[in-house]
This record gives sequence, structure tokens and C-alpha cells, in this order.
Amino acid sequence: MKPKLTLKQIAKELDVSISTVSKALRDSPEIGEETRKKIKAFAKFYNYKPNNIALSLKNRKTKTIGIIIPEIVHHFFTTVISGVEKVANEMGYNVLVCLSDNSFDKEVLNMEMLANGSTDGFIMSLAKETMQKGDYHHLQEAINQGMPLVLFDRVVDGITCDKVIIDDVIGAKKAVQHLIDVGCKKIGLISTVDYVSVGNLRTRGYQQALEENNIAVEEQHILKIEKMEDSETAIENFLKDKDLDGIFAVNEHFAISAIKAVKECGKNVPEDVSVIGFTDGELSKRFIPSLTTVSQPGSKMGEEAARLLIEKLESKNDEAENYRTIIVETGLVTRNSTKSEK
Amino acid sequence: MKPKLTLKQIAKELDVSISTVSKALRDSPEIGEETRKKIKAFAKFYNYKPNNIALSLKNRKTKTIGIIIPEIVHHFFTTVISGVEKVANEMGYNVLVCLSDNSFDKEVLNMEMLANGSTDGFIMSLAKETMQKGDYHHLQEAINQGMPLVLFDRVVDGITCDKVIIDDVIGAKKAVQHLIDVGCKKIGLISTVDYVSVGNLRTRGYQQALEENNIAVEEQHILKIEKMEDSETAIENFLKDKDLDGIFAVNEHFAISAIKAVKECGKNVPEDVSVIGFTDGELSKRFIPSLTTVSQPGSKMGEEAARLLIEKLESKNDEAENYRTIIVETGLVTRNSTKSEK
DNA sequence: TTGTAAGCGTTATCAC
DNA sequence: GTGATAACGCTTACAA
Repeated sequence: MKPKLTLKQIAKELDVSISTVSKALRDSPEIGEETRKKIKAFAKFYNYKPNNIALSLKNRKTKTIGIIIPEIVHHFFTTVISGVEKVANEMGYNVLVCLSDNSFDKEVLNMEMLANGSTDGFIMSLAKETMQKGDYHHLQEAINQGMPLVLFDRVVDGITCDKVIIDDVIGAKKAVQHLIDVGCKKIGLISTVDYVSVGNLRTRGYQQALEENNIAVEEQHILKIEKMEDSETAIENFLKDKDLDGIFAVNEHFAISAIKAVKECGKNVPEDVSVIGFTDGELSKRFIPSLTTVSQPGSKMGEEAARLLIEKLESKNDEAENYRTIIVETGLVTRNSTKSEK
Repeated sequence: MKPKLTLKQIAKELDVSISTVSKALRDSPEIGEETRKKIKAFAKFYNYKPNNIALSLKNRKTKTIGIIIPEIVHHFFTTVISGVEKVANEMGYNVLVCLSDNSFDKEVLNMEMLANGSTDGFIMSLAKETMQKGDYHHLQEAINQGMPLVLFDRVVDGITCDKVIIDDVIGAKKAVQHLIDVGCKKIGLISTVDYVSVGNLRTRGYQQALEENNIAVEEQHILKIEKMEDSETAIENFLKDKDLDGIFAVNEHFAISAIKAVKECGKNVPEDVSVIGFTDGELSKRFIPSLTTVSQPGSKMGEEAARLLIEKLESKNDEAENYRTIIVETGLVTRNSTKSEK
């Protein structure tokens, strides 16, 4: 087991000074042709690679970006990570992934760990508990310390930083409009509780679409789910006594549960009831019937977030004071859980 | 924007030396009660946190572990990551995630990046291309440099290191035995090409189960798929002219494609054909019919891998020369794509 | 009880 | 052209 080669060792071996080696390897014109060649040959032969940690200390930047997400076993977040990875790698950055498990405390802890030199900046989607508490001091602290922060998906207005979101309202509107277009008259909504911003926004889109089509919004057609675990039965109970012919669910799980519940009521999808979801995952694609959904381009969001962050990291500090919110567009993926357009 | 507090600044502020501050904060008995209190109070007030990079450089360890996987948009790998994260965090480690995209070159590149000080060790599942090439010099190099390596899932015999695998052969055997138990006579196998070790092993389990039940293995009942993209049509074509009553697929995608193909032939699952998959994901759980599968406990594997790695990292170098292979057990999750046991 | 100095691996500045 | 030296932030013998 040979420990890693350092400049010092090369210097000793070749009987020159450390700084000569350093300069030679970085092609400094100060160094004579001959010595340079010799040093480079030696380094290449022994496969010298500069130590990242030392560089980080010296440059006061680590070339790694931290991403903190609520959970990873979730198709959407997974695609975001892969988007971040992609552009990060292209730009010579590494990605440190931390999970908050939707816990406020873990989120704070993770940030503190990473803020002490481990990363140059953050890409985050907030924990559910954090949004519930409304406590964002940790975000503000990071920003105050000069750590750039990019929020995505689950963002919050009070914090001034770059953001990447999707047009939830418009996406939801598209979905509901589609239901209307294929002839649905009584359209239900299955959403989450309001402090989860996306649930809130998608609900708004639902309402707007109805209003624009002069359809009354009826409260009893709306279900707001608190806990993921109970969602299946909640949806069943909700749909049992309703006579809906269209359902907009704010995620694919709810959509699928809705389809199951509809079938259990002896009705068919999409013949009797059209169902449309949000977020395009493997499940939506391969479920039978395959799901019509609003696609949420996670990978694109990750790429945008990474680009935004790296741009900020590499800009001079003075020009850094403009913050942008990038809205990435959703698309409607029409499949088999909705009737075809008339 | 206040830059981070350092020992130096504290020292200057309090008019003591840097080492005094350092010692005081680490509760060295060398330092007088009074000075210590003063320093600690100050540090606490201004929320001093030591710089990780500096510590890494000094201690020659980063307290982060690198995980390199072929892809992240894949339920199994995702659960592994969450397992690794879990125990890593408990032990005070961070996790750097890199994706090889199943490319040999990217895998090598990633390892080189991380090996230069960014991580203390690796947890990896090999890229498909790497297994195909059979070139493992990068792994060997890391080991030679004293970087511990834990391989999981897609492992390779030639490399001496810790490994975490599942009992693929036994798992496959369980699956096929289950098919036999519910009365299947003509059982087909949908697998991957042989250089992917898991495909290979699961094929072996299939053969063994048949042999142990005195059923002849017929080559025309076996399909080996080369490319994920064409799998759907390949499976359709394969099943069209067969008269199987049981199908064992080595992953959930193949299983679902098989179900679809069976249905298109006008047969029913599980009445006419029982189908069983491998790896338990969201898809298996919620597909209709829900899939009977061999569950592959990714999270458990991740935890074991992390434990193994950290153990090695924190042991004295001399006792480090024993390598272990941990075999985590699969389970059979019986759902609706197979007939019920007679 | 406190301070000095060396060292972790680099790079940049300045002197020779 | 080459080499000392300081610095990044921290720890730790060793002096004082």
C-alpha cells in the first residue's frame, strides 16, 4: 500500500524545490524547458494527482455542492439529483447528498455539517416539517455566511435566494382543463394540506380552471390529505358517495389510489371517470391503465438549480446580488386514464 | 455577510494565542479554568464551528464516504443510498454520491476525482460496461492506495475487498420453487445477458430449482435480454408462441412487460400464467395485478455496506486485512401475480 | 498555565 | 530559472 504521492516527495526525488515542482506541473513559463519535462514525466509516470483537500483549504472553495432533500426514495427527487449531478460534473463539481427525512432538526443539522467547509453552496427542497414550522433561520444563516442557496420545488417566499419551481398553478390548470375538454362535468380534487406549497398551488390551479369555465367550485369535491399513510382509505371513503366523472390528483400515488377506488365502486377508468395525476414516474407510465399526468421535469429542475448555483459560486461577489426564480414548464402527458379528446 | 469565524480571530479578539483557543475548546486540562470559560463562552456566542477542510487536511481523513452507482433513477439503488446515508450519518460521516451512468470511463473518472482526498473510502456497484470489459484496475488501484472499498450488488470475484450481496441464487430458487408449488409446469425465465452477475446467478437459481424438482431445463424457455430499451418487444416476441404457465423475471420491469404480453395473448394473470419478479419497488406494489416478487432489501444492503466500510476506516491498519462478504437475505413477497398456494 | 512552531499539501509572492 | 517563505485553519509536541 503506497500512500499518495505529494509535491514534496516529487521534489525530494528529483532534487528540486517544492515550488519548482508545483510551477512545472502548472506549466509556468518561469520553469526551464528541461526541468519541466523531467518533472512532468515523473509525475505522469507515478500518476500524481493534487490533493483536493489541500486545494480546498488553499482556495477556500471545495468544488462540491450540497443537496439536501426530504427523501430520496421518491422518483421526483431522484431525477432532480441526476440533473444536478449531470451539470455539476460537467462543471467539475461533486455532489454531496443529504437527507432530511422531512425532519426540521435533521435539515438544520445537515446544513450545519455541510456549512463548515464541506460544500460551497446548497441546493435544497425543504422538509415538510420545516414548512409547517415556518422556521427558516438556518437558511438565512447560510446566506448570511455567504453560502449561496438554491431552493427548488418546496420553496418559501420569505427567503431571498435563487429558486427553481414549476408552474404548479398552470400545470394544474392544464390538467383540469384537459378533463373539461374531454367532457368531464363534475371534477374532484385530491390534494394535500395547504402548508405544503405545491398542494396549495395546484389547488389554486384547479379552482382557476373551473372558474374560467364557469363551473362552480364545490368544497365537497375537494379532499385534502394529511398523512400519506392513510391516503388510500381516505380516498376510498371520499369517492364512495360522490358521483364524479373526473378526478385531478396532485401526485401519482393519489391518482392510482383514486383509480383503484373508482374500480371498487364498479366504475371504469376512463370510461366512467377520467383520472389525471401530477408527476411522471415509472408507476404512471406502467400502471394499467397508464396515467395521464402533468409531467414534472425533475431532471431539468436539477440542471437549472445546479447551473444557478454554480453561476453564483463563480461570479464575483459584487454582481451576485440579483436573485432569480426559474419556472420550468410542465407538460401534459396524455395516456389511458382519461378519455380521449372529443 | 460575515465570513466564518476562525481560531485565529478568536485568539486575536481575546488576546490569547491560537493554540490556547484550540486547547480550551477541546477542554484540555492544560488551560486554566478562567481562560477556558471565557473562550468557550465567546466561541459559543459567535457560534464557532471548526472548519472541516482544515480538519481533513490535518487528520488526513475527510469523514465522508463516496458511493458510486450506475444510476440513481432506480428504486433499488435509491434504497441503498438511503441505507448508507442512515448509518453514515449516525457515525458522523457524509455521503458523496456519484453516478457512473453505467459507463466504464465515467466510473474511472469518478473514482479518480474522489480518490484525491475527497473521500476516505468507496461503496460501489459496478457499471454494466465495467463488468462487460472485465477491467477492474481502478478498483485495484484504490485498494493499493489504502482506500477501503466495499462492493455491493454488482460485485466481482477478482477483487479482494468487502462485499455485500444478496443470495441471488437462493432468491431465484425461492421464486421458481414458489411457481412450482402453486402448480406451474412449464416455467420460463426472462433474464439479462450473462456478464451481468446478478442475471447469471438468478439464472443458476432457476436451473437449480427446476433440477431439484426433476423438471428439465429447456433452452427455448429462457430469454436473455441485452438492452433495456428493446426489452418490451423482445418479451412480447418471446412469449407469443410459448405455452408457459409460469414466468420468473429477474427484475420488475421484465415482470411487468411479461404480464402485459401475456394479457395481449388473451391470457390472464395469474389464472393462466403466474408471474414472479425480483426486486420490490413501488411499481410491483401498485401494479394491477400487484406483483409477487423476491424482495431485495436495498436499504439493509446499504446499511451493511456503510458499516463494513466505516469499520475498516476506523480500525488500525494492521487488523484490516480480513475481508468479509455479507449476504443479505431475500424474502418472497406473495401478491397477486401468482396463483395462491394449493 | 500559556505560547511557539511545525506540519497536513497546495499555491502565490518575492527574492536570489 | 529556481527556491524560500507565507498562507489557508487546525492540532499538537515542546518550550517558556
